[in-house]
Amino acid sequence: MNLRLHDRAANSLPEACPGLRMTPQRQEVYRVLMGRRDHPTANEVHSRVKKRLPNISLATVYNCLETLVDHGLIRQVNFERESSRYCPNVKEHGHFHDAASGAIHDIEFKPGVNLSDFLDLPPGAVIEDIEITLRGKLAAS
Amino acid sequence: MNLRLHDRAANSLPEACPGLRMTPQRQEVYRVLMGRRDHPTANEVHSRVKKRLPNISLATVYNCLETLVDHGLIRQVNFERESSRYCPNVKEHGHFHDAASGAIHDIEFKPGVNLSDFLDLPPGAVIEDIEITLRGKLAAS
DNA sequence: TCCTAGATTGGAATTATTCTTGATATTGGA
DNA sequence: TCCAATATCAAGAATAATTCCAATCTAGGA
Repeated sequence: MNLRLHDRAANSLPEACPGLRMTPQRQEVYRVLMGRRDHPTANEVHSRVKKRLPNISLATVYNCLETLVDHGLIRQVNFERESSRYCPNVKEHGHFHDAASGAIHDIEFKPGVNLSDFLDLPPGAVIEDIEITLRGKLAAS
Repeated sequence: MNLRLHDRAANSLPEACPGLRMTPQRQEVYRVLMGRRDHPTANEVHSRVKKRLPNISLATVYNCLETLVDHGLIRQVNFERESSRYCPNVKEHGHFHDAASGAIHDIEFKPGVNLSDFLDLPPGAVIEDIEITLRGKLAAS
């Protein structure tokens, strides 16, 4: 159960973020993501948020998610051509997509490893963003 | 210029593939991908293929690409939510997306490295597919 | 040659996402 | 406090990539 991947508590508000007005909608979208870290789609976020904000529109959920992503409070995650998913774990990490259950697990980098240790990067490449996605199965051990 | 990433020649036909009828359309789609390894979208493939097969439809290009992917002759590559791109390099590899030029470079794994050397995989995970995408800039050295 | 399975086509349908527009809310300053 | 400027929200329309569908077409085997 990786419900606590870093130290913000599940019901905490995001720390003040310059230039970001923390509206009830954004707050609730964020709260919902922190409360259940299962990489929901915008649609799923919309359903969950509606429990507290019944009038919120899907467009607003998209807006909130985009704003939170732009401010670095959450991450947008894409698998193949599926709907985007959203993840409140902003630490650099990858994802493991369990083909059997459909579940998505965050994958941490081992401490101290460097990208160039295992990849032949083009000379002079300055990496700004990494996306690592693994697909497979969890052996029933 | 990474025009030759593995040993199939740019104008070669794919080796016989069980259960795959090599129609002119599939052949030409494949040839076009081998001829210019720049990760084109389905649309771009369509434009290029039309030079030799002017009546080919975009739907057929999608069909051919899907079939070739299913038979392991090419790979489908996704960046964010952009259109899928296609790549005839079927060796396990990652991609570097140069933000400045938009160009996509294949990234090879260093020999002998193992996924679990740098990632904290869930116990019992059997990996079937890896997708590594880096975004960044090439420093003008 | 004829038959059949699979392939191709063009257009319609789908679907996630973005855009547009008008209404509403919030902020900072007078 | 009140106002104006600005940001946000909502609803539905619009977009764009991709898939689906139904009607031919084609190649290869009997």
